[in-house]
Amino acid sequence: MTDITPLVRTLQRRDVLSPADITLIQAMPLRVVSFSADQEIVSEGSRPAESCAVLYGFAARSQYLREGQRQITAVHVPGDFVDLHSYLLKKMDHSVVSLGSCTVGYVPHADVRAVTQASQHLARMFWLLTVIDGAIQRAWITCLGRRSVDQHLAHLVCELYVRLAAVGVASGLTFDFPITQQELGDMLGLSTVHVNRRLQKLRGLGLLQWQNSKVTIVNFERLADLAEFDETYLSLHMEPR
Amino acid sequence: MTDITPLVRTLQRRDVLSPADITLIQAMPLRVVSFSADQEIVSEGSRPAESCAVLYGFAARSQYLREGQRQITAVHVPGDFVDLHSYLLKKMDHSVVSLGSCTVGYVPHADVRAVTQASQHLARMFWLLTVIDGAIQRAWITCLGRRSVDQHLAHLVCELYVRLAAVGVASGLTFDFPITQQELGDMLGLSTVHVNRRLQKLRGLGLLQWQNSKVTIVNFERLADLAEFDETYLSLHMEPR
DNA sequence: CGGTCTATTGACTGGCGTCAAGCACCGTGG
DNA sequence: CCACGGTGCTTGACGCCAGTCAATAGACCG
Repeated sequence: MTDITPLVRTLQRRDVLSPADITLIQAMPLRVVSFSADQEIVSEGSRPAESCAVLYGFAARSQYLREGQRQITAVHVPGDFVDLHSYLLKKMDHSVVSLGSCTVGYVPHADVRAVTQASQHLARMFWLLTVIDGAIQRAWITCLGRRSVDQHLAHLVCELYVRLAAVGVASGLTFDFPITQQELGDMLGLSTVHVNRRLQKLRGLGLLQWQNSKVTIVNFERLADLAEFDETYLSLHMEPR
Repeated sequence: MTDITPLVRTLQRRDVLSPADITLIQAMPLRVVSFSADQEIVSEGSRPAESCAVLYGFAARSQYLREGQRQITAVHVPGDFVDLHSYLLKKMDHSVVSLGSCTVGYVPHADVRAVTQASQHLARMFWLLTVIDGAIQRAWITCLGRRSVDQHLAHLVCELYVRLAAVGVASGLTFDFPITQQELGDMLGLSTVHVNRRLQKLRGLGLLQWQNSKVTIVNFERLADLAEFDETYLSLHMEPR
């Protein structure tokens, strides 16, 4: 996947785009770059002149503490305009890194601006994408603060599945998720050892399988019930915006 | 405080506003409502036709789980356009509640739209506000996932102090923060009992005082160092946006 | 003065981190 | 072909941090 199609699809899940708007997006110049696992896509502290969107694979936002500890604050799937933030924030408060091999497209800020000036609707749609990011982050905060580890893990799997299915990157109830248990710990705020034990528990309960970077949900209903997962916050419905 | 001045000040901390832009903001119709402690300002699941901004006091975003557990995912101070999100998200994924007594101004979505259509710059500034919210939420995720409880508490106090000072609602190193230890626990993802013990520890270390809803930072440098607090993510600097 | 809400304290339990060792898989090179 | 090292997964032992339960104290209020 080396063009902007995934982003168009992501937008079209939330509202109808006019042909003119689609053309505007497709006309954005795209610097396509592929990364292998665990590479830096955008650096914390930098002042990027471009924003990037995920075209293939997974990216994550990552923050680091003094003692080398790391927290992953978001995971991004194909079609996510990950780094739209830097267009307005100017200076990065976090890094964007690859999870497994990942292809992204960089768009100059000047072109982001041109598109938003050419189309009020696309301006709102880009804004919407960052606001949905915020909703996902709120869900993560609640997971970290008040859900049990089992619920948190289940919630993460449900969320990823629904987001991937929405952009057509899931087959049945299975999806690829090429990350290590250490990275999973950095998402959940847990040690690697504990991630391992909890994964075994969920597997043991017959809720999911997780082998060779492939996640399979055995019973979505039960998993969602355990997680108290409600997909409303993903705004995956058509609505005039 | 019953007019939109705090919001203007918040914006002006990030970029220069033209006189025309200031007039546009001040012309927005404002339905001012005051709340006592712990009232619902916007309800989870609702579809608001207005967005609200905090004019006086504190508001919080709040999510609830089945067993009655609650997580506060954000705290908002005067000048924050809290619920700009609902303009694009349409359906609330969380509630907005008052922390202590609080005055907010509701602005119809139609007027938000009118302002953003009248001024490209204000459109970007409003967008910026939601993106800064996202940056704060990322910091909270990292606090919850990877900071110790002491660091988390210290980080929260540093963040609140800097945000309040930025809008001129702090006197010296002291600020009002009218919340219970239970609410504090709902921010930090902790039990009330544990919040109490940790507060005592920070007081004992001579880093801060917290009495009768008044927080005083004894030594900001040491507190910030403990918390690994870096205010970059608050975007409190002038920059053309 | 009793009633309610909040802060505080103690005792006990359990979840999660740390340390350490062993195992499985894979690509490399002798 | 097999030895080897690297990386990631798995398991056990042990200790501490934080939750729960319960009781007390203090503050505010009708």
